[in-house]
Amino acid sequence: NTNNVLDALSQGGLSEEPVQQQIEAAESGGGATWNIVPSAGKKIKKSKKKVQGRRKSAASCSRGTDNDDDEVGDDQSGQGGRAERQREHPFIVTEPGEIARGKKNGLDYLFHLYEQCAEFLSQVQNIAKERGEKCPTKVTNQVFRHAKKAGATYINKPKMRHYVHCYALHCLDEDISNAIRKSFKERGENVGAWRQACFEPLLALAGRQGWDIDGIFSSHPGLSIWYVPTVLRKLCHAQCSNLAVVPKSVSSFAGATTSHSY
Amino acid sequence: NTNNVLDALSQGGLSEEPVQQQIEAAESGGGATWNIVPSAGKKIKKSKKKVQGRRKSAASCSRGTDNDDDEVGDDQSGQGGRAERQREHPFIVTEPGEIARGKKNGLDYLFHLYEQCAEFLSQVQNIAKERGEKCPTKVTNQVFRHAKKAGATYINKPKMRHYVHCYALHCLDEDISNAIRKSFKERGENVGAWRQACFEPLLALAGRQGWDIDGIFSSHPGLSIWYVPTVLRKLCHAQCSNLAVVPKSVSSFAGATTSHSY
DNA sequence: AGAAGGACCAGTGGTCCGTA
DNA sequence: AGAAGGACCAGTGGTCCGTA
Repeated sequence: NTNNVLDALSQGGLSEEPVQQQIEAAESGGGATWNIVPSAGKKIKKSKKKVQGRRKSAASCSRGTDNDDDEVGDDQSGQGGRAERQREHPFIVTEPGEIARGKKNGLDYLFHLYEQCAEFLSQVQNIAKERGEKCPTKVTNQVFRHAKKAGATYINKPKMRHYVHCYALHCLDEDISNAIRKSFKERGENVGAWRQACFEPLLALAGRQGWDIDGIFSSHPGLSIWYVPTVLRKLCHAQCSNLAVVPKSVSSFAGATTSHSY
Repeated sequence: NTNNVLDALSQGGLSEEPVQQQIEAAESGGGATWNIVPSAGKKIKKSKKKVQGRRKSAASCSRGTDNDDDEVGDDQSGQGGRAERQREHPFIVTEPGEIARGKKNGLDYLFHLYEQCAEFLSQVQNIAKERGEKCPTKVTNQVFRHAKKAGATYINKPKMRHYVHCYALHCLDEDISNAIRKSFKERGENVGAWRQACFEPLLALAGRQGWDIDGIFSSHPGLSIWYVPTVLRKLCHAQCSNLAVVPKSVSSFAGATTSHSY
């Protein structure tokens, strides 16, 4: 029950941060412990956004065990008026199994976040089914909100979307993914460079499947819950059309979309 | 090519309204002709809403035949400054095969609109695939927009959503659907009463399938492209839970959600 | 400089309610 | 009164850019 509860809070203190049961549920059950927690807080948030309002009418129709579920948490707003949660430590390129040292997080931890999100989605789906509400099939805003309420404040949409294609490569060809991690670690590359490098083997893989990136995502159970990133979709389409049209945000690839290395 | 192009424009004039090729494509190919067109125009619209802007970047990546597709139409705004399209004639309860007379539309026509939407969705999907964009699986706002641009100005979201469950019953058990139409026509009931009556047999049907209304919709090809109406979902859940919680908008059913007639 | 994520924005699902 | 649908609204997908 309490084994790796502290995954999210191991190095770096902030132990007064309430640890939610929901995080335990979202933990996959492995044994690893990563260093995750950011530098000590010093900022005081002000807005506190009490929006979210408008409880759905007729919410009383479910009975028994499920009547709160979405209401967990509500804490992380200035408990003692002091420690406000800070940014996560930045990622560094680590090899499989390697724990990042210092104020850094490793890539095993990054991929672990995707699995936590899957578990949070599963919780949201269960709640929705109990209540007879529309049931999401993807990691939506609602899931991110649920994760946050459940205390997993280190999970957020921009981060997860940013690295989806890296996780995709990890799912679809772990050997290649691992090889790239090792090579980029050796070369001392930063996370951004590693992230960019994950596109190429994914594209090669997609090419072997008729460039059907949606099909590739939806066929893999761990991947099917993630939206296909726009950039990846565009790269696949550009490759398929053999046109060197590359969106601005991957312009470091520009001119190399046809057959050369990139 | 030109056989039932005028389905949408048969009785009621307004022949100066441009008939779009896209409508032809969206016609299912049957032979029936309904009376659809509203009373002659007299209102002048003012806003004209030229929004929609922001063409997606890198739109040039598709080649050949598809480069406009979303741009069709653009006409129906005060062509000669005169006839502005008016409301559709209201629906009346008709038996299968019966043509509504006077300034009315019949239920075969209503169901035909659902099939036109399916065809418009299919067109939107083809365009999206050609362009390598995200491909909708349901009748979304984008599809309604496409339908409107293609000249099918009589299709709109509130109307289609309003009668989805009636179409569902028509798809899932045409015999029962037809029987209700005949009976309600005989009794001289209005469309609202007929619409309400469509819930009950649908619920009975859902009960036989474990109240899995999402599963029922997604298993039927013509139905899977429609969102399950919120009211129907709530009714199924209430029945499943044997609780008499009925949303306000179907309160004419109130007190009858457990076992009695309704 | 490289990176994390709050917060914004255009377009969505949903449907109310002013209209005819 | 009964009904059609413009138009609004809360919450979405997507990601920029002020922040650290």
